[in-house]
Amino acid sequence: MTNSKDRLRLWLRLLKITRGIESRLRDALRREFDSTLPRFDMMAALSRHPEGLKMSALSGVLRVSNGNVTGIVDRLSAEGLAERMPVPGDRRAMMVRLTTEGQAEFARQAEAHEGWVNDLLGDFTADEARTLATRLMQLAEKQDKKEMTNAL
Amino acid sequence: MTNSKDRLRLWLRLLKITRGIESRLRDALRREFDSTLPRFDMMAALSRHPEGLKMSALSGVLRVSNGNVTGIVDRLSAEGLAERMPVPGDRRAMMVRLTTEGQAEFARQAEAHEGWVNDLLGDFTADEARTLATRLMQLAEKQDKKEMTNAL
DNA sequence: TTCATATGTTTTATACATAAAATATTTTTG
DNA sequence: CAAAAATATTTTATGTATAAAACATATGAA
Repeated sequence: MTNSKDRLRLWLRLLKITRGIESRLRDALRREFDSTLPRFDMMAALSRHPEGLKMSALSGVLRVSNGNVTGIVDRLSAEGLAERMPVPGDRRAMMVRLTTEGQAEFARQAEAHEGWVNDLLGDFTADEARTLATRLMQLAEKQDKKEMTNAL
Repeated sequence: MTNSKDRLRLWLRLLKITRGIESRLRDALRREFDSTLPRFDMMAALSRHPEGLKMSALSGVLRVSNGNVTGIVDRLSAEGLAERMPVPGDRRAMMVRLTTEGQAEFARQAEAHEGWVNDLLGDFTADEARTLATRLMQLAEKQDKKEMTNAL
């Protein structure tokens, strides 16, 4: 009972902190690059897979719905930052990858993004950041394990 | 440089954890109460102000745009959970408050919500939760202070 | 008073976000 | 092989989200 209140308070703080940081990052992306966080996330995922990703794989990596991926890819493509390529041997599927221009644009944005995050989390020492990141990873793993159990 | 990578990693983990928890809470709200997180958040804010809040105050408390508040209040009202009341002496403004039914419904949802959060963060001891919550509050305060400075 | 300005809310346009239905293609199976 | 099932994507309907414009009302100063 008391315990659950402590965890609830922790959750509300986590939410407040991450929403605050997200909102500043969103504003910065918009201001500096006329872009958005979902687009940045997608370009980050694509930049980690230069050969491209299928729409469904992209949906899995980003953990967003298929329909959502369709729209974001549409908009990135309209701006020449990404492109759909047919998949040889499967006419249902589409491979998405960054264009050369998209790669260059993402490199610029990623550098700025790292700087913004460094500023926003500057209150943490590098050591503290590592410790906390490790602790959060443990939590994430426990959650994923629980997920699997529930799925049975 | 190295430091910024550590803070970036911490940020990505924070984001992953909170998005994961948010998504489970959203699923549970939908499944158990056919509702959403924004609606729950708004009802929580209103339940803390039984006398009601003006639309603009609600927008400030929830940190979402005016237009967004309009839509969520519309939907809660359509279901009889909230209602708009005129503000005596200012015909521009509207006071929003939970109906009696809304209060009862929120009480049910809040209890379930606390249990879900307790489960999802069960990996933290109550002690650890308190310590981390305190640390995060410090960070939030530093951020708010920086915000004010930038606003000058 | 009256007009400029400020305040409070809604509307509009656009971008995510989901779930579920629709479409197209492949694979499996009887 | 043909029908059924599975897979990959898009479309549709709905609900957030923002910024900016529109609207209504209040308040201030000349």
